[in-house]
Amino acid sequence: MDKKITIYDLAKVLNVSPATISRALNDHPSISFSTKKRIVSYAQSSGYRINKFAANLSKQKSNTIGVIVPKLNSPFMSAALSGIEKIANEHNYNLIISQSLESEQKEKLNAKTLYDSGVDALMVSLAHETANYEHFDIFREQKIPLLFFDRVDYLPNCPTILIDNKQAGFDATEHLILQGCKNILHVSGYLKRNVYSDRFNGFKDALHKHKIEFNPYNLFETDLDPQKIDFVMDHIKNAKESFDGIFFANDAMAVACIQTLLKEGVRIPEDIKIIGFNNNPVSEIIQPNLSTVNYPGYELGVLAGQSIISHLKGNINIQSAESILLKHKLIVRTSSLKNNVK
Amino acid sequence: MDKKITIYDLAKVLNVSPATISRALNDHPSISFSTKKRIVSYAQSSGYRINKFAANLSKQKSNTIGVIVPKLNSPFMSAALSGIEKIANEHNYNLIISQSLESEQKEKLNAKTLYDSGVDALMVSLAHETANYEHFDIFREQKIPLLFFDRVDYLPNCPTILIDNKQAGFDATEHLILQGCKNILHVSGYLKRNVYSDRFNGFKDALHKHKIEFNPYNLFETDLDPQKIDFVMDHIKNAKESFDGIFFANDAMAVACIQTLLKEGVRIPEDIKIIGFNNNPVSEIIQPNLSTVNYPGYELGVLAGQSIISHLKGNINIQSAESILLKHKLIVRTSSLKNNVK
DNA sequence: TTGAAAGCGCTAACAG
DNA sequence: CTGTTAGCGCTTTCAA
Repeated sequence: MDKKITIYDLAKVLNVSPATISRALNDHPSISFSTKKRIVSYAQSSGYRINKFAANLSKQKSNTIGVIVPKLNSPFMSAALSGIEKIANEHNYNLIISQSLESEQKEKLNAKTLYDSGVDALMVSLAHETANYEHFDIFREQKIPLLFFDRVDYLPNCPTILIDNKQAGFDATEHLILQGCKNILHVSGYLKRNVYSDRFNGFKDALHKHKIEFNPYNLFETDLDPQKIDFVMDHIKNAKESFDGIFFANDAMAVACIQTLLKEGVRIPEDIKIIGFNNNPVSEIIQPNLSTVNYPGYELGVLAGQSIISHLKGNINIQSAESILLKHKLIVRTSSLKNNVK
Repeated sequence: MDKKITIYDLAKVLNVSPATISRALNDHPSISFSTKKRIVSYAQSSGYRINKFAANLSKQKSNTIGVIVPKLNSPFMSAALSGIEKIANEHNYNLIISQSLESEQKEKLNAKTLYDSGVDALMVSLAHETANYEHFDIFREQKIPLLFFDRVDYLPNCPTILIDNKQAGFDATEHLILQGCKNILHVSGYLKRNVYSDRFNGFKDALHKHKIEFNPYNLFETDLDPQKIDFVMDHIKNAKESFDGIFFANDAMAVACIQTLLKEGVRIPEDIKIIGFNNNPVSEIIQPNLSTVNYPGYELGVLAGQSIISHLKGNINIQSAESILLKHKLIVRTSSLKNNVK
């Protein structure tokens, strides 16, 4: 049991051709039930294991899906990956996961590697930096399904899966307005990325609808790293008119801000009302509980996985790029409430 | 540029043999600098991409590392995976990640799939359930490096990477004792798993050292799912002598408990002192801040990655299984303090 | 330094 | 229903 067993070994012992072995093991219809059974059971007992290198080479497919994410250790992303993995696993696909670490160059490199590795499909959530998409051309030329999730862009024939960030941004902002805020700051991520520009546009729309003027200082673009909360604080302190509401593009930043503000004696929500984004677990823990927008990461992963696998199995017409919008949900907690009921 | 280019195509154009192409592309020493350069540059410009299926088949290796984790969406695990991915990526290894979802059966299936996929090494963090290890035999027979991290067991010649859970459990417990606790409850995970039994043993040792009697009701075994906090609460309420300290095997559970206790008017740390485990981000957010033990997930991932890659590159003698113990650190915050300074 | 040729193990078209 | 026969594209031994 030391050297590896091949279908030729099985063929010799069972007195059939390697082709028959292969067919039996792959449950090919044109093999008689009895030989199939004989072969499968002997293969099992002998400890035979398929060599996927050979099978892949011959079939030119790998049953593998590649994934590129900016960073796999965030609550949102790990939930999404968990959903993707679950679906892939159920359909016997392997998942190769790689991180771009928000670098365009790394994203390109990872894309190349995954291409070379012969992934049957690629799922991408874009890095902050990424500005051009040539590294995906090769996939599209070879008709390898390509899907974007969360941080997306709209390339021809590439499905996208995400929430309606603009509407969500609108909802969050309007909520603050309805709670009485007149001078709202939006702390955004890099506006190059759809998710952040959409949220920002929703923000502006809400202001506009309620006839609140938008000034440049109502927007603060960041990399959303909570370590750098001081920049945000500076912006808040240096405001000509002090803000009475802040809409953060993610919860981590909002939480960091709440903690700093509280330390400085600012009352939340009395002095400043705050809403975040993502429904990160910490939003339910912090005092006051953080209002936020729920972004269903796990469900998104599941849907993304199902979508790509449908493509691979040919159930969906690959030409017709579909975009799936998941439902977001405004979650109102204490941090943004007008009449704070303790 | 539609059909894929092979080394034969390159060979024809450049008037050399496929073997030479292969060698040049792999930077083989016995190829003259000039032809190497000529070949590499033409390969680049022609858009040639290696077919790894063929290369893998020929070399019988894949430059791929398999990983099985119980669940990829926990702060600890996603941090560890992030570290593993970083190292793997830097060394041009792909990472196939799969989840056992705490099921032994799924773990077995995943192990089989990863074996069939020809991973060059396997890294595992065991499922709660897993009781036997036959599914790893095939890796050991084939001399495929196998490494356990965090949730480990000690198989011959299998390196393990984790913290000293027993010592950590001891430290956490002794801390509570030094803060004046006399009747401490330990809320544990499944004691079958090393990490939990070790923490429990540390717990008992600390009690013993300080001459505190251990009774069965001082231990409560759970699956650490914070949704099921009610079972813990019942145990707390039904105690003959009420507990004055609780040591949780993870922070998520501790946080859920704190929230419930506070709602019921129990004061923390005055009435009950609490310490958790993992240094989950929420531990710094909850009021009172949760004392805990830092378990460096990212660093663990990095080390695990480096270790396995050293093995693969032959820098380490595979026979000599090494075990790496990372440093843990007791983090004392408000939830366990005797003289609570607000 | 390069080339010829034999695999690596499986699949699939074609034939029977 | 089963066998024969070519590949799949790259690596590597052996020879030149």
